[in-house]
Amino acid sequence: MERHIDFSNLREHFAETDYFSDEEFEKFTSYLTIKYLKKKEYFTKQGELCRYLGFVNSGCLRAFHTDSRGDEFTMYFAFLNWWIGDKTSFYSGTPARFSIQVLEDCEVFQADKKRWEEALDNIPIFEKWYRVKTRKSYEATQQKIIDTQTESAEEKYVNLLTNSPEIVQRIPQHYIASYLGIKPQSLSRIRKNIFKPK
Amino acid sequence: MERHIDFSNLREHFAETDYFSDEEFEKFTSYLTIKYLKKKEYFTKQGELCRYLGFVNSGCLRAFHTDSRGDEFTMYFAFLNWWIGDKTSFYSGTPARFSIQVLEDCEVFQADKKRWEEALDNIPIFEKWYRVKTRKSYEATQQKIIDTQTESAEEKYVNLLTNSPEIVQRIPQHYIASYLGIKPQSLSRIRKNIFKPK
DNA sequence: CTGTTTCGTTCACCTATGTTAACTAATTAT
DNA sequence: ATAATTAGTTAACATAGGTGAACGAAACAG
Repeated sequence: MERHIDFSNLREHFAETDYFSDEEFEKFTSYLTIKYLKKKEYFTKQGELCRYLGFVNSGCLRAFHTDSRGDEFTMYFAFLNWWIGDKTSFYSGTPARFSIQVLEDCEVFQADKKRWEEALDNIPIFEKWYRVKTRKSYEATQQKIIDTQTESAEEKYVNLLTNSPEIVQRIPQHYIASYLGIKPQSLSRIRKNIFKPK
Repeated sequence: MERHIDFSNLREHFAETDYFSDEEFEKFTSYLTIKYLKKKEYFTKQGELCRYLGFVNSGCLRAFHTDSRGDEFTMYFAFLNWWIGDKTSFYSGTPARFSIQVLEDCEVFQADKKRWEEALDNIPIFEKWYRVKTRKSYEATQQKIIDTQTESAEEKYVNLLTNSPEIVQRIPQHYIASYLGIKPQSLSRIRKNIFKPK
């Protein structure tokens, strides 16, 4: 049924760091299913089990935590070539600590835990890739803690403008505010400062 | 020379999650050296290469980032059974993003990159342990980002009192303030609120 | 195409934390 | 033991970001 899926983005994504033979790559894709998600749908819902890890082949999503006051904090935006899911929930079977919601209609390649682990067991190059990926995610998250603590909201926004123009261009401002850890009104105020300084 | 090191803490630490045979455990310890560090000395210095990963067998340390204004932010305190080091620097050879300084005289079991990777290659159970460890570190760091963003300084301190009494008891307050992301004066104010509320 | 919802902006006011500085208590070095 | 340093507290004032409300502009749904 789902023959002829175009896995070229994923192919290139792996090629950036590792050499997968055609056989290894095809073996890996055989563990994946494709999922189409419309704007506002959820890939993962906070509080529920996260059954899948996924690769974003098109569209975009945001991962956000809703706290006890009902305020949302956006942890990341996921575009082409991003991996999504709450690994803690996926591996430990605990409730997901955040939701992942579609901002632009998506194609996602996904695998459930059984298949993901089969792939890890049966494709050593994938296992190796994943090990390094996990380490880099850890490092990036640690860096994010440093940035979160040492930068003002205005600095964070200015850095976003230069380092992540794709976010600024594609993502509505109130989500960007939530990504920066501030309210939309505060982001408006900051933008006013930046763009009309005198 | 360094015969008869007592590795029992490390032995129990591994036993919490994995079964290491005596042979496997002894093989692992053969990759380690012991390092004694006095108060105020550094295990890792921000900006320099982090050459070792280490296991804290006694004493305690703090890992902290110093930002461009000279302000310090404490990322974690490490007590008995904690692993320390900046993995990003250790693996990538980049300058360490934070320092790790001794708060109470320490014994640390450590390995440099060559030995660490030999141990990973030669002791599958250690490799397995480490893989899970890395994942859990990632998960904990992600949770810390959520907490950082969604809790006020007072909430963070109250949580510390109940969840990490060891930190509150052993660590000087100005370091705790830096761990919470606030100034010592602000922590004093918060403590006054909490302890003499009326 | 039109009514309705969502988004972004602005404003006045509020609150948590930062800043500077002074003072005391505790710790460390001589 | 004493001097010097470091740690913790308090207070007055400053500032970044939050809150609630109002309004026009976009986006969306029927």
